Amino acid sequence: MADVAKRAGVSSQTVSRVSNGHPGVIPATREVVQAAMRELGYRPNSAARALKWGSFRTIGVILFSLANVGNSKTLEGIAAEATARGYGITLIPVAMPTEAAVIGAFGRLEELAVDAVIVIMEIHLLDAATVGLPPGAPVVVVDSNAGDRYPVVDTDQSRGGQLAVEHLLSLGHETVWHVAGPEESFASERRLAAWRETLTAAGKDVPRVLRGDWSAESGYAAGKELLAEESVTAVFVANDQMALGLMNALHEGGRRVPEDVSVVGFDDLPDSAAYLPPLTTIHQDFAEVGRLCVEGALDQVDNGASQPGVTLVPTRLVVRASTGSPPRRD
Amino acid sequence: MADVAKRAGVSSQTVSRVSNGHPGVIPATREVVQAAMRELGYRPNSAARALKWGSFRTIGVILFSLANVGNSKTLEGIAAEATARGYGITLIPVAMPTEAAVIGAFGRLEELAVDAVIVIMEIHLLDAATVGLPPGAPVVVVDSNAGDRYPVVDTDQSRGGQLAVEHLLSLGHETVWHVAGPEESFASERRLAAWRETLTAAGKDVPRVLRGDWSAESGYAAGKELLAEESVTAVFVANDQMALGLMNALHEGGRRVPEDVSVVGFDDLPDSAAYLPPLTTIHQDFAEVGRLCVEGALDQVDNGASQPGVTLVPTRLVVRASTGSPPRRD
DNA sequence: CACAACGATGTTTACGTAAACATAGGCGGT
DNA sequence: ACCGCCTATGTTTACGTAAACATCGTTGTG
Repeated sequence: MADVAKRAGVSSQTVSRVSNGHPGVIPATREVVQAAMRELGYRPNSAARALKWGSFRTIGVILFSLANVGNSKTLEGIAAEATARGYGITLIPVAMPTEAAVIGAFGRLEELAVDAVIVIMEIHLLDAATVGLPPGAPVVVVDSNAGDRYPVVDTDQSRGGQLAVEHLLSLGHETVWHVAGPEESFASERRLAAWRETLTAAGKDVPRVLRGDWSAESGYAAGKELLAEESVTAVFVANDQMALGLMNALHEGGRRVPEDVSVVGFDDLPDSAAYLPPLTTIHQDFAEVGRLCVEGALDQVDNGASQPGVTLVPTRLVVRASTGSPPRRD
Repeated sequence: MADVAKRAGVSSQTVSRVSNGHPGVIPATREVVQAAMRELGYRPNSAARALKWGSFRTIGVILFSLANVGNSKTLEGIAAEATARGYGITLIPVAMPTEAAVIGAFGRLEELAVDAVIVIMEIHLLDAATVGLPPGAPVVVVDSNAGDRYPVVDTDQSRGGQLAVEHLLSLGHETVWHVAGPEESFASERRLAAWRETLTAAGKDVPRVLRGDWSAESGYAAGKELLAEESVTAVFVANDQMALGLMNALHEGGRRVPEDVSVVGFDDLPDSAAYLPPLTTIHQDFAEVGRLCVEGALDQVDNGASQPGVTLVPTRLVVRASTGSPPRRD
């Protein structure tokens, strides 16, 4: 900056004013300075700026994995909204979902250049690790049970599960089976609970729960298992990928979808419309989740106070070809 | 820091030494300082550190989209390697693949706190925008044609395409059809070129090219189109998702996979093993691509010089159940 | 025992920027 | 014409840290 000032024959303060677009600089001077900046290839040093401002205009995002579509899309939503607001995104990946790794990430975070933190914590671990969170730092959590301590943004898993089950019941199915995700997953547990409650509220039997790990392969295994159950006419699968595997297993076993068995998924992956048959599923708006995270985080940055509570993003049922009325009993 | 120094009864320099783990501090003093740091909740200010060091220990990543698995996994690989090396990741999303948006991202980059840049540019635009790249800044590009100006890391698309076609030819197929990705995609064009060259080298006919947009839906459309071609016995599809849609279309049209038509995909998505039938595909190692990007970028940071050139990550053929010998002609 | 050498700690300074304050012209109003 | 205010610009200072240098006490050695 000093070089620019010398070159333009002004003080460094004037350069600063020009570079920040502050008023009070005569156009002629401004142009001289800008010319000097161009010639010298001057770029403001953001470290120094951050030091002055006490702010980095950056949000840190802690997450376990980008392997699943939900996390990726949420991150994309966060990035888009943050960029629109002039904030940057710093990624803090946590390789292993162990408590030590999480605490390490929080620790690293404390010395990182971020004004707020968004934690995408899809599995049960946050509780053990929150001790490491810098108290008072703006934090927003996605998809967890920490709503009593931090602002939480999440898809409305319960309502989604309810929609799925009610859709199947309204088609006339006696009951609905469920292939759940892993027990460590908050989302999985909420979808499971919603399934059970909806069935119970409707006075239907609650079949035993099958478990998968979100992968299509585990859905295939669950499908194979279901083939042994003669009475199954409807299945609510906790995500689309497992639904894909399950439908393939049913097909191999000679059970037609939806004529013999109706299937509802969860997520509304882009591909699910191209499954065979196209999958009826619960749509969730990951981008909106990301957007709300940034909104909540920056709210805290501006207003200081952190307000615990849960913000739910609505889900909706997308009816395609994998659901229909149950087969008539002969 | 001054508060900690006062509290511990030492100078701020000693605090600095403790906080950086420098030698030359007697254990007793160290403990007093550490206690004071804990009590006051002291955290080093990374802006000031960056200002001192002239480095942020951060890598910027420019990308268009996280919607596709490849970008997400590459980013995950980048994040993992960067973290392992003590670097952070700053995300610079570019919403629209227009030249203006790209130039804007590069511009924003110049004032961002990064030591190096990795550009994940899967489509034809970089060429128009490179003017905006800060000259001399360490840059690594993924998946583009900029190998003459920047270090490029990419999956070995050509070899992958070759493997796919050779596998099908070795099974006895007369020729191999191809469903390509969008024309703007570098990866798509390379796979297409490899397909054509391999067929030509083997002295086979080169059928007309079908196009998709990577989505399963577009693969389904391509599949419907292929149903009109009686002679098709083998298809190399430019990615797994399109292969999924294509297989479903074939199935609907009464063409069995692999008995009537063999299908090879590209990517080896986690789900592809659970497709019906499990998909033969080309595996690519996104994590390794990400790792090499970081390696290349930090090499430049350390050694200064940028060495243009292309680093290719090997692909391998994963044979599953979607390929077999062509049907016998009667 | 004296002196050198070294280890532990303190003091000064600089990193690049921008807010706060200072200065110096010019312009309008009476 | 003079005063005061406002505008354009310059000067000082502080942000938090760590390198470089300075100081002081201690220990080992001839």
